[in-house]
Amino acid sequence: MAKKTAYLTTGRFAELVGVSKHTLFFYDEKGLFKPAYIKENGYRYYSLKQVETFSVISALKEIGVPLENIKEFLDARSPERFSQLLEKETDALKAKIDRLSQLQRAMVEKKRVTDDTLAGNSTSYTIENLPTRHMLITKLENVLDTRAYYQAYTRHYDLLDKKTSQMTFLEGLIVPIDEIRQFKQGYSGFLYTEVSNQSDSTFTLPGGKYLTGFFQGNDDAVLEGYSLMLTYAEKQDLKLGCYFIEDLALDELSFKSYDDYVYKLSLQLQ
Amino acid sequence: MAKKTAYLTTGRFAELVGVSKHTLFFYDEKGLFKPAYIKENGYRYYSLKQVETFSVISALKEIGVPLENIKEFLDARSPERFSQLLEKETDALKAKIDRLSQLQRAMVEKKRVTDDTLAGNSTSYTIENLPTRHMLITKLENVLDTRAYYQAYTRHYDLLDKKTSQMTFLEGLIVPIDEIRQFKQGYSGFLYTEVSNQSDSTFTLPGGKYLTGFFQGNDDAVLEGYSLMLTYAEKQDLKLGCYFIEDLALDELSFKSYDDYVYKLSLQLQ
DNA sequence: ACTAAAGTATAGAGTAACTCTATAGTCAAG
DNA sequence: CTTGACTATAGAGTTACTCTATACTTTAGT
Repeated sequence: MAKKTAYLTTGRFAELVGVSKHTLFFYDEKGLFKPAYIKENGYRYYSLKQVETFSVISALKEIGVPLENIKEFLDARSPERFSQLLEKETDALKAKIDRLSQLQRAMVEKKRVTDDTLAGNSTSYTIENLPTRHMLITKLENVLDTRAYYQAYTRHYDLLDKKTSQMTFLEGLIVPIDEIRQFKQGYSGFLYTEVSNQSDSTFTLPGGKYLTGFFQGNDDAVLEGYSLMLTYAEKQDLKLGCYFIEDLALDELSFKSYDDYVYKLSLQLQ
Repeated sequence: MAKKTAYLTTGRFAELVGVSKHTLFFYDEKGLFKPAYIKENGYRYYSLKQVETFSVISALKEIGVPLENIKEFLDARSPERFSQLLEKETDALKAKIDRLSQLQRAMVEKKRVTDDTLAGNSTSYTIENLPTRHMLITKLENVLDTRAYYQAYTRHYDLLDKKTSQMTFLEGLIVPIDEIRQFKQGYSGFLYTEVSNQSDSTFTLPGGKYLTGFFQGNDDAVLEGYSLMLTYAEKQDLKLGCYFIEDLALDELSFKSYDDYVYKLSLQLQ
């Protein structure tokens, strides 16, 4: 009654489970997964029963468990240990999936910004209706002071690390309009990183109408942009809100030179 | 107006972005990511502006884009190409997340079966209410014939490959009760793999009451199990349905020896 | 101003989980 | 009985690093 004990050669088994012959040689050598039977001439023969075992090994590997760990488990396997392993690894897998989903959202958002910039760059100013956003912010005393900028930046990153492991490529500067009006040697503002969920440590930027414009060039071009937009808004008799938002819309990922960078300024309206 | 151009040493930049110094050396060497400035003594200095660039490179790497490909993109970067890259890679990432989610479901299911078996193994027969299931099935002429088994098995795998890329560790045998009753040299049945969604090529196993029992040992023990359960059911005057379901509940992942394997038999009731 | 600790550099070896190549033995079909 | 398709082993190459050794530089404290 030798049920289910048909033997397969290395090549055939490899094909069936979707790996290369070499992988099976390698697993055999490592003591991770051995053929059911080895002929006198050294030929390996695998049984059909081994397919499911291999599938699980393969799945564990695919979700990132090192072969070494899989081997350790197999060397001391038991139903209880197997259950524990599955529990531990499904938890780890959940964390991994969450992380990848976060990256996915960040990438979709980055693409949206890039596409919007390509579409809107050539036109002049437009008025957009922006949604309410929640952000982690860090005070920056003087945007034009290198050292202050660096310190604020590192503080901001520390904050991000502590508050959230959320991935985001979306970050920029919030500048009170009065800071631009009273500009002398510099101006203060806030570094911001948008986060999806509100908390007591987040700042809420109200949604509503914003005057937006794109400015290409270095930092000086952006500084000029602030003034140009203010002048334009006043000419048009627009009622202003409190903040300017400065976002880097096209950066080193789109251009090699800093002088090609495109910044988006959004001026809050009432 | 040297805004945002604070320089960081290799170690500090590495710490800020969460990688090792060596990784930055390596990326520099590969031409993938270079410091903004190199001093005469060879010391590397990175600018804060490079943090976001690095984050994106890092994210692309994390989702599985080879550094080689990232470099190729960077060497010919443009806003349009960047947008295309993001589109392509978010699609690939979506597929990856789907695949991992599938593995996750399969692992949770495998754990459930393992735990259930540990809990139920010691008890005698129980009557369970099982849900309706959809499955892909392949006819197997004689379960006890090695060659037939092998052929059905490979056909079944081919079918799975074509019909679905769904990952599952759940598979077993469906055997018509009459085949067991009329057992002579062997019996026929169907290999099955459970799938989540119904289609015109799936078989639907009706839910309802099933008499279930666990049998530990080799194939002979299982064969005996079939008879034992039939006898038991008849003694209890249970009205039988059409099928036996044979599942391998604890396998090579739980035990080293084939003789410890635990099989679960489920006898359909009316 | 000097020294010790901490940081920076390069070169090269080691790692995981393979893939790929070369060389040689084996088997199955016509 | 030959030919082509398979099997085996050994060893080099790959990716994206990590780790070690050795030497130079900067910085913080005395």
